[in-house]
Amino acid sequence: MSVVAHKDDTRSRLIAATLTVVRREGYQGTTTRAVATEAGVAEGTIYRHFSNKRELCMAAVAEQNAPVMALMATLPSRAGTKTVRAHLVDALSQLALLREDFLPLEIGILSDPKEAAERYSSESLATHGPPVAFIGLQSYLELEQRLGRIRSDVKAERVAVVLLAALIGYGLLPLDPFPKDTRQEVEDIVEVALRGLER
Amino acid sequence: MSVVAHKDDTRSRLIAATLTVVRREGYQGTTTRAVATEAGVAEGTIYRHFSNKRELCMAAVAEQNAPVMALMATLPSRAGTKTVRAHLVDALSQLALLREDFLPLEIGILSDPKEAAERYSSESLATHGPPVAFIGLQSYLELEQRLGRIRSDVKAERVAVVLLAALIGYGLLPLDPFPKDTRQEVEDIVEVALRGLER
Amino acid sequence: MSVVAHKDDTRSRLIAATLTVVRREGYQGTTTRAVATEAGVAEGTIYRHFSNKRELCMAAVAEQNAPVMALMATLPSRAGTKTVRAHLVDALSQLALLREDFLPLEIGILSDPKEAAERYSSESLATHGPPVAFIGLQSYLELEQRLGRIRSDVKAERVAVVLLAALIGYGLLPLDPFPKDTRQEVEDIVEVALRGLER
Amino acid sequence: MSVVAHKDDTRSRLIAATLTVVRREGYQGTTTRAVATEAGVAEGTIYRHFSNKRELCMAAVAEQNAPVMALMATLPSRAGTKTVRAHLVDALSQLALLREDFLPLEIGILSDPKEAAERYSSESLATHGPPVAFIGLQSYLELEQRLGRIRSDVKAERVAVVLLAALIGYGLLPLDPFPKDTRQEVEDIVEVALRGLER
DNA sequence: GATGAATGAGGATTCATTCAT
DNA sequence: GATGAATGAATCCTCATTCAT
Repeated sequence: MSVVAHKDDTRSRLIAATLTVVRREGYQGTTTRAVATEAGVAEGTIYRHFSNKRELCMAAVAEQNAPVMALMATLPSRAGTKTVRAHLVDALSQLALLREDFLPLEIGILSDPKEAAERYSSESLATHGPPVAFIGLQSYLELEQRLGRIRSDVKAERVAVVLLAALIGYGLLPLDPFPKDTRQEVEDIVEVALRGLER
Repeated sequence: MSVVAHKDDTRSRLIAATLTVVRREGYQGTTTRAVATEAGVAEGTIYRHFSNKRELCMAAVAEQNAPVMALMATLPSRAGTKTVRAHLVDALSQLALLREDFLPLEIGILSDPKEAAERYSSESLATHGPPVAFIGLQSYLELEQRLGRIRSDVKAERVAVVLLAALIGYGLLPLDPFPKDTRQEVEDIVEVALRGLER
Repeated sequence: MSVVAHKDDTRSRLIAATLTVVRREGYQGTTTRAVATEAGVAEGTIYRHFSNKRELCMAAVAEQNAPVMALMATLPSRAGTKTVRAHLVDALSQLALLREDFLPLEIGILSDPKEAAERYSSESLATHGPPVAFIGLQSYLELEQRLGRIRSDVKAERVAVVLLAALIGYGLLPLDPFPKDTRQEVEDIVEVALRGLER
Repeated sequence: MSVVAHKDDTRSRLIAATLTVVRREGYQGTTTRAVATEAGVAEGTIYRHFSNKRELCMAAVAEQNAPVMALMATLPSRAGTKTVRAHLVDALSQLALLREDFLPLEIGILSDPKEAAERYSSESLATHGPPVAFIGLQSYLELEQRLGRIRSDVKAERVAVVLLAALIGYGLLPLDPFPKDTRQEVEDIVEVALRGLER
């Protein structure tokens, strides 16, 4: 029976608490006090593990992103199997789930233009969501192009950006007349991207 | 010639100042003090023209949106002329310009879940950006479908959402490796949406 | 048909508006804006008639007090008629009615110790409520003492103060278990003051 | 010996500072800044101990009231001893001392009609000044009535209210010609209440 | 006299961060 | 490592008062 919790226990609890509070209150509505209360620790304890609120939130995002990003990284390896449509729907669906946690935080950070400028610096390319997803998607599409399963006269890079942009943009369009159904949303994006509008 | 500005003058200066400050500092970073200073008026003056900071910012967005929204409303009337591609590139380019002012505010507001829930209530559907743009785009696409200039086996509504989502999502992807070039960005979106990936 | 209202019309309306707003919002809750709105004039107009908010309120109190004070001034002339009890009940009832308008304002002014110190300066003794009421009451009691209708071995001055204090103090005791009934309240005060507790 | 005070110490200092400032400036004139300065702490510190200015002031009053209220609660147990006059003079004298701290706050709170309505809700009956004093006084008078030391043909409840009202009302009658002498004031009230005016 | 836009000092309250224990 | 009281700058907003028209 250990009296003292594992070293990372407090840190984990803080990250979990951060995600809970951000989901509930939004990034701006998230106070260090609320996070500490939710985690069941003192406010000062946060600063034992993170240098400031920003770092705490960044860590929370990274934590949340990790598993899906790992999945995105393996996407290229599945090129040539099943159908392109199936893979895209699958990948975007995963990312859409992530978006719910990711977007409020990302938005909170990006709403400060100075932060936005520093965001996605090259060093963090490997850990943060969109860049990793972007690279996985781009590589996958390039491979499918080489396999001749999709058109080659468009740059995979461009397509990957458009797909991700559409997915993220959806999260900012909480319009009444629009479907809240994530499945529908992803299928719409893939349908448009695959088939195009031209006859 | 008076030293003190006319009422409408002060209001206009406040709106202009708001846009300047929001662009520079983001919504959360925008303080009433900064807006007042930028406008060259006393802080209290803001509250003679707007009931609070939120209303001030809403008004600033609406002001900025108005001309482009008016343009979007006439888009359907241009169905059948020129090319679909030209019209889409044109419309999205206009909206992309708007996005610079619109997004920081939208983001600031949406980062509060309570605000987000109230956003785009039916009464404001007619005045706020995305909904108006959406309706214009949807109507335009439907008309082009009837004219047989684009495929009819996809719902125009879905396509319109995807286009707007992609445009807005781009604004949230200020990734270093990605093009900041708005023209390129819009062309990418239109290219993907028109041609599709399938061979 | 006069296009321009009487000179005092605005002033009267301001005083009436002040009483209305003070009754509704309390003294601290009374803003010059609310008074101006209630009176149907511009805010700046207040300062054409009163040098500041304090003077406006003072004038409102005086206005309200006037008729009852006039009545109190004639109280001594009624000594010897009817019963002492009847006169006291009558006088205190009138003052109790006044209290509802008088107390919120008086309280608002007295809640600033510096104001309280200046209040009831000798020069205003003739116009303000309590002093006038006090003198009327004291004179009345002295006359009744001379007429032998009440005990003479207590100073009329002291009794007058006690009666007024009890009346005013009641207004500050909005306790649930206590009677809100003004008639009951006045009768209680008079009963205690007339009969005393001793057997 | 630490530079930083203990928790209870800070709280006590805040309450003491509040009483000082309220006495000097009145309730409305009391600013959180002034209290913090007087207490020698930062303004934000107030909010670690009290949820808002109102609660701070309520706590200050309660603190101040406590000892006298405890005394009032034991008044009934002294029925039958000494003289009724002595007990009443004693009790009212104590309450008069309290009034200096109690009245400015009570006044400040009551001058907002909404606050006034909520004041003395049943839950606070046991802790706030007037109600506790009232019950003590009423019980005492009832016991003395049963002991036959004062008249029984008046309701003790009514007499208690009149006594308290007179005491509180006195505090609102800072008239120049009236005695500031608390002893005199209390004796006047008791004299009138005990002996009555009737011959 | 009347207007009402403008003023600007000041208010209560919040909250990320520090640091002595 | 953990605590949590203390900090104090900063925020949005109020409102009595002024003054050019």
